[in-house]
Amino acid sequence: MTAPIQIPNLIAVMRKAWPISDRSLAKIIDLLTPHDFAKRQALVSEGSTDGQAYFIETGMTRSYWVVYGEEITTSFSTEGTLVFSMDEMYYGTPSEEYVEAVEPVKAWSISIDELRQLITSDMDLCNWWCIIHQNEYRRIHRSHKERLTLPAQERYREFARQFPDVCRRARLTDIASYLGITPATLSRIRSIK
Amino acid sequence: MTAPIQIPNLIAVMRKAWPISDRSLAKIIDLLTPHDFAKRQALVSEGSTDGQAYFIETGMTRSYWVVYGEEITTSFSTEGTLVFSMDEMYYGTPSEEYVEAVEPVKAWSISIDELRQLITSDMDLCNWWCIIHQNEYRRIHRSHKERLTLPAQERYREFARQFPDVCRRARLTDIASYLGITPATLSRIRSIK
DNA sequence: TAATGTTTTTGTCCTAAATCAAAAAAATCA
DNA sequence: TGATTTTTTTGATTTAGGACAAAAACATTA
Repeated sequence: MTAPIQIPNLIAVMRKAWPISDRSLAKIIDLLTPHDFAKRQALVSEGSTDGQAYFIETGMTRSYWVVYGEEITTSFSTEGTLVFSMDEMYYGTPSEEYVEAVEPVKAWSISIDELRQLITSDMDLCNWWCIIHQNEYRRIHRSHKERLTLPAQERYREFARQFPDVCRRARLTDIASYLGITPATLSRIRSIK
Repeated sequence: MTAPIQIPNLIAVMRKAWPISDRSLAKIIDLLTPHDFAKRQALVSEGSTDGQAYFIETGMTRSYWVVYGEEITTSFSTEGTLVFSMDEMYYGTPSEEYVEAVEPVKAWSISIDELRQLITSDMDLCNWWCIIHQNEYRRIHRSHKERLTLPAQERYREFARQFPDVCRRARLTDIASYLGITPATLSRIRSIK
């Protein structure tokens, strides 16, 4: 079962981060395999070491840890994002962070080994990779700041303001765990006004 | 006033992250200027747009935000670390995060513009840069997790375990703000056992 | 469309950590 | 070295958000 590949979409998103040459881009495109995931299906699950990274074409995923049986959402990824396990990518260890589809997802996979190989040898792709990191770093840095300075209610407001789309599409429970509050509290926050 | 440059130290630290060739390394070394900072002196202060990055040779710095008049420490940097403003480096905007010496510091500066230029054009340095980011990203990701899952006391213990050296050298107040708790609470935590 | 499972809402009570305040200890400096 | 400032400790009180529990709303599937 293959999704119709709309490579142009992907290219636009990648080039927004860094002006990658056609030649460099082709190196990645050539290695992509299309995938479909049903809602709730895992892209990266416990013990999975198949080492794939995924470009999301449609749908949304969430990445999460499981700590003492509790799921903690660390990020939501929508159209145009690259999702992969940091553990696998950087340290070659099995992923402690899992990823599942929150909606039906169409994505392209690429092997992490191949991706790493490309990034370390191609100037354009290396730079592109740096940018992706910068953005992720910034997101997490900011969310860190908000957690330290804002009470639950304003953290939610800020989240809703920054990611209105995700806020609409994600489950209350997942948003709550992302913000570090209980579903009950988030529900009360939402009900006020 | 110039510190005696002990480049070998710096080289070792940089090469630990990525096997940089002599040629690539020289490009950076050539651009370094030695600096001394007194305790409490600012490396990056409000409104500073001189756009310098600093390699710490000796001493320790802390990076922090000021939110509603409160200082929030975001990281401590010791020997071998590169300190710079994300805002200046990535977005060319004045830094919202400030850096001060917590101990007397010897450091080398390099202009952020020049550094950026090197990183985007030299394969080795680009890769090295990626690694630095990966490590920072990981630190922040982990600290994020701990804040969500651990109570104040265990967060402190984890911090003390991961950064025993920093824990000894930094002020209680700064550690408290890094962990997102009040100095009073941290003092109580420390006094237990 | 009934039946079952999942998510969200609402209620009550409770606790970890904040706030405020002031004393004690440590560091800095003249 | 004593005087002054800064940091840490300790105490009393308050509070935001957690824990637990059960009902209501919503989805999913047969």
